Amino acid sequence: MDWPTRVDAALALQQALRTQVHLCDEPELPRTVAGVDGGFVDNGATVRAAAVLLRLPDLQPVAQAVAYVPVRFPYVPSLLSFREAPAIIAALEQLGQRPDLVICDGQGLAHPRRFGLACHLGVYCDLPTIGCAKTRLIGQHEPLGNERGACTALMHEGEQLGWVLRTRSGVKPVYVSPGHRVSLARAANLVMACTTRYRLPEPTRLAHQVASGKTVSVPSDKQNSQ
DNA sequence: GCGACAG
DNA sequence: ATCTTGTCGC
Repeated sequence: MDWPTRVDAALALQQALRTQVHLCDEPELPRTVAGVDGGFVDNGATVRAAAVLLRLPDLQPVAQAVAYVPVRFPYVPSLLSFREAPAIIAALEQLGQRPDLVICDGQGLAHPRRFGLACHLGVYCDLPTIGCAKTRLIGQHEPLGNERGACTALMHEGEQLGWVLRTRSGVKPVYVSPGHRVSLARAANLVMACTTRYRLPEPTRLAHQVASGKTVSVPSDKQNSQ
């Protein structure tokens, strides 16, 4: 499959693929989780995507991969997938094994057309995915408690699209929404299960470091790159 | 027409 | 996203 270069084609593709999203949980709990994220190099001309695989429930990193792909789409709010997904997919393919779950740095269902980056990656790769964004794209919500674990529904046009989740006491919350093959209810629980002492869950926190050019130590150093 | 707007 | 160190506070 190739990726659209124009906004109108991208919008049409989201409308077509949104029908493929399935929001039901897998029968088995995930035993591995991959965090993915994209960074930029070459003055923004190239996406450097990272995928870090962790074992559950201990969250130990077991593998990592990096991929470089030329940028082919401008940054347009709600069309982030077309900028980062190609590179993220390449990184996931080089991981050596398919993760049981993928956590993305961006929205899933909490998107104008209900098809954020996490949904796109999930449908494309046919993998369970969750979106965990640092800021809001759409939706409203009630104030939430100040303690770790506090959570409130993210609503939009009368329907719940995700959760606003406080992963650390006294720190800005994250915006969690299911991407594919994960239920709204379990999405927040899985993100909490992947979070330790930082605001972001370990999978995306580590993927962000790798995508930003930093180093992450993986015990059995089986990393790949391209 | 005026804001809002994942990374 | 990205340019960037130390510092204040729980």
